[in-house]
Order: sequence, then structure tokens, then C-alpha cells
Amino acid sequence: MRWIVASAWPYINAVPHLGTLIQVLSSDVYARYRRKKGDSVVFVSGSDEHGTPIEIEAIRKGISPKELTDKMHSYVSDLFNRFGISYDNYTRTESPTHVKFVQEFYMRVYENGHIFEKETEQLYCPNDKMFLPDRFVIGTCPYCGYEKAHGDQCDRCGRLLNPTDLINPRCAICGAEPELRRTKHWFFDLPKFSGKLKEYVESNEQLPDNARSMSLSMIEDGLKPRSITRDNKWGIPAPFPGAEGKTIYVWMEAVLGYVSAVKEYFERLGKPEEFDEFWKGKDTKSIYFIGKDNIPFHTLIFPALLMASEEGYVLPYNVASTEFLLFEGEKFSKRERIGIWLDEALALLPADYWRFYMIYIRPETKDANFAWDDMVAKINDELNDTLGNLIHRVLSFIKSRYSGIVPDAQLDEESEEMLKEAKEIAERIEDSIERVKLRDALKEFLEMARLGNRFFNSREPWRDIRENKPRADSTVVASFNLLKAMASYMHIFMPFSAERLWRMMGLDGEPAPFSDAFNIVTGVQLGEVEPLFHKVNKEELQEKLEEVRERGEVLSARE
RNA sequence: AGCGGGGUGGGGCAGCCUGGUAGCCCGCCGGGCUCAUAACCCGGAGGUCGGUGGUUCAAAUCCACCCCCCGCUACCA
Repeated sequence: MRWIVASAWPYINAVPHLGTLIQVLSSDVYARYRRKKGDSVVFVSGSDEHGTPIEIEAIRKGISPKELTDKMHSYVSDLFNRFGISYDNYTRTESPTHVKFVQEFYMRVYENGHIFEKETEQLYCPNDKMFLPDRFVIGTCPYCGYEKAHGDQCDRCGRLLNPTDLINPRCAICGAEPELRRTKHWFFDLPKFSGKLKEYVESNEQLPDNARSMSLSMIEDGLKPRSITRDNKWGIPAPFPGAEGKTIYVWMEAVLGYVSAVKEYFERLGKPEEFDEFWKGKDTKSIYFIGKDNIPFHTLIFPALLMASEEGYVLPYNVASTEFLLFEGEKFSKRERIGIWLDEALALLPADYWRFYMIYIRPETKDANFAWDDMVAKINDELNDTLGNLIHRVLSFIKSRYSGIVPDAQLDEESEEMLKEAKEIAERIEDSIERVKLRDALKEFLEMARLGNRFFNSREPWRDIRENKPRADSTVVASFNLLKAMASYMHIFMPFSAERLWRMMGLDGEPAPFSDAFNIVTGVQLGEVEPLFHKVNKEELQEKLEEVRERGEVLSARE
């Protein structure tokens, strides 16, 4: 089976925070899982770098948008690398392949008759010489009198507004008074696809409940045409006749990145012909990891665009949408510095600790909350004590009592039984991941560690070693092989630690594919044994975070 | 306002779709073990599952209404 695994493209006007990491990590766990199962995987994402907020951020910094995104893209790519995200291609929307692909794609949709033009009126800032998105017009709310209401909504009374409703409207960038100007835009005829989309959503059983219900209710309410173009300078030039000076709206191009990134991947490999096999293949499935705010783009607009291209691209097999992550009960906020940003996170703890905790609290059924106390408890009690200690007690036992060499012994019935139970847990892990229940999978994985601890306790090999050597041998061989199997499963969640474990166990290469996870190995000479994890302390972590921020050690702290 | 999600022992969560003795982690109490990172294992106390009414032999689970919290509403991305 071929798999396209993708996570939503982070918008890189700023360093992403932990909320973004959820999607990125989820997709990585899934991609690693597929590879361990032996599937053919192309795992892609990239930086979403066009649009007004980046243009404005660049103005604020006094540099060009390209200079800004060049810097941010390399910074963010590096962060994902350090988090162990195994992208086959992490690209960007400025990539020439993407730009060319988007333009050709839309021309095709245009020629297929799914795009029309329409004149609209929009506020324009004569000072900044740009049309202003609704959000970038500020003025007095006509309902409650709030003076800093945005053109799309008043933040005080919550009413939805049109920018022209505002009293005394101002440009959010420079404060000048905007004027109403006529402008022409190109629209994608989304309503035309309502029927097909409904059929697609209803027949797609993998979709999470939140994605299905939201999509269906939107179709039920009636879809509207979506404008494809913007009057921004910073973006991909719209290819339509008469659209000179217009660019493609970021969302409408960024979703196509899922396709162009795979194309680019194969071009880079020197096998461009494999792109079609992948994206149009009958045995290809695609899965997208996103937050619930992105659902309509992935379940409606993106599939409709793929249909409209009439190119035979496979429709999304699953849109693995999650709820939101809160930080100590509040929304992440850059302005108020509520949250933790990715570069800060890595300054505090190794990537695997974050990978562990973020998957542990993955917001699968409802908004989840990041809490220091909870994170510390989970890391100390489960990651360190349950898992880390099992590994250490088994390996150090082999070190001290067996000179570091796993005995070449037969397994007795009880040992066989334990490994059989472990295999059943492994099957449940796989089953959970198939259903994209990643937190269940991680919890099942911890169950393997509990099984190991129970087994080691009840078998008391420290006693057998004197009184019943064969029994101790069996315990040791079984425990060692449990760890070996665990390393394979750990590898998808915590790749760095799993690889370290593998080396400590004296095994070659990297943790085995699932098909070999339970092949019994004996006679191995262990490597250097040391604790895999350590406990963490809340106060120390918080102090460290303060330091990192005060010293401006990471980019997000300086923004 | 509309739509969506949530309200389960002290804390954090699962279970609800496919009704039938309420499960997990932490914390608390007691015991065991000493190989291990004061780690591990076993046992126990603690919840009438937001409220009211209904369906049913039986409801945390289905239905109706109500209360509270959160999010989204498509030219912010």
C-alpha cells in the first residue's frame, strides 16, 4: 500500500507553538508507523509563507517578505528536524515546483470551467497601497461602540461585521483612512460540487466525527463560491487571463502543497514518473493531520479542487482532525505570551519528552490542556518510572549478573506466555494507530512496560540466579526480548530514545520492523547501559523557561 | 444568534455511537520485593457519571428540556 502522509502547513510569520506541534507529531508517528508496517510512504509538509500577515510582519521588521520567510523557513525546518519529524520533503510555498504546480493546476480548473470572475468592493489603504483583508480594518463597532473592533468581528460584543459597517474605519497597519475601491476577483465554483462532496463525506468512514459533522452541516447550509485571488503583492501570481497583479489566496494554494510537495520529492529523487503513480494510484491512500479549524479546507475545498482538476488525484482517505490544545486552561497567545514555543521547548527538554507528553494528551475527543503539573507527573511516573526503570532494571541485571551477555536459553512456558501477552498488546497498539487513536496507542505501549515490570517482579530472577539458574535465564531472555519488541514500537513515538535503547541492547541498525519485533534473539553482548530518561522538576523547568526568555536565547523570545 | 465540542471519585482523563455490576494515571491508606532511577509489584478507601423529566426489565450510555464552560461562523491563517 502507498501512503501520502501530511500535516497542515505551518504559517511561518512566527515560530510555531506546542499546538502546532500536535499535528506535526501526530503525522510523524503515523508516518513512522506506516514505514514500520512496511508500507511505501511519502511524508510531506512545508512552510506556508504567503499572505498579508507575513507581508505586514516584514514591513514591521523593515525587510522583504522573502527575506523574512527564508529565515523563518530554515529556522522552522531545523526545529522540526530536532523534534525528529521524519518528513520526506518539508518544502515551502515559495518552492518553484509549488509555484509552477499551483499556476498550472488553477489554469486547468479554469479551463474545465469551474472558475468565474466577479467584481467586488473592498477597502483599500491609499497609504500602504494595498487592499485590506477584513481583519486588517479597525474602527468603532456600530453596535456596542467599541473603538478597536475588527472588520470581520467586534472582539467586545462578538458580533460579526462587514468592514464597511465600522464607524471611522482605519487601516490596522498605518492608521490611515481606507477608501472603498472596486476590484475584480476569481472565484472557485464550490457549490457545484455540493452533491459529490456530500457523497464523498458520507461514504468516507474513516473521518473523525468532528470532521464529518462539521462538513455535512456546511454542505447542508449551502456552500458558497470561494474567492481564489487576492490583491496582495506577496504570493503566487494568479495565472488567469486579465488577472495581472493578483495573487492566489494563501489557503487556496497551500492545500495544493500536499500534491506539489510529493511531486517535488520524486523530482529530487530523479524519478518524476513516480509522482503520478503515487498521487493517482488506485492503491494510494492519503491522510492529513490538522486542527479542527482547518476541517472545511480539507474535507470540502481541497477534495473539490482535486475533483475540479479532473486529473484523477486520490481524494483524502482520512482527515485526522483534532480539537484544540489549551495552555494552562487558556488559549495560546503570542501577544500575551501564553504558551510555549517550539524553540523554547527544546531548550527545556529533549524532543522525546515533548513527543511523549504531546501524544499523551493529544486532543482527540475534546480540547486538551497542557499543564505543567500534569506534564511533570506523566514524565516522572510513566515515562521515567514505569518505562525507563523497566529498561534499566532489565539491562543492568544482565550487566551485573550475566556479564552483559544475554544467555542462550530456552524460554519456559511462563515466559512464552508473557511474550504472547506482549504480542497481544502490540496488536492493540497497531489497531489503535490504524484508527488514528494515537493516545490510546501510546497508553497501550506503556501497558507493555507494566507487563514487563509485573513479570520481572513475580519471577524474581535475583533469587533464581542462585537457586534455579535455568529459570533466571528464561526470565532474562524473555525480558530482553520484550524490550527489543518495545524498541520497535517506541521508535514511532520516541525515535531518539528507541535508537539509544537499541544501541544499549547491543543490537545493530535501528529498531526492527513490526514483522520482526518478536523474533527471539539471544547471545547478544550489551552496549553501554545508562538510564534512558530522567525525572523533571516543574520549578526548574519554569525557571529555565524564564531564563531562556529573558536572555533572548531563542528566536521566539525575541519576536 | 446559528453550528459544533465538553460537564464522570481530590486532580487529569477513558467509557457514551453498538444500553446490563463505572475504567486508567496521579494523589491517599495498607502490604510485598530489594534486580532497578526512593524505582517495581499486590491490595484497599473514595464517584447515585451537570440538572429535571421520559423510554426501557435495565441508562453515564437513548430521547426531550434546562444550566454552566469552550470553540467555530468560511476575505486572519
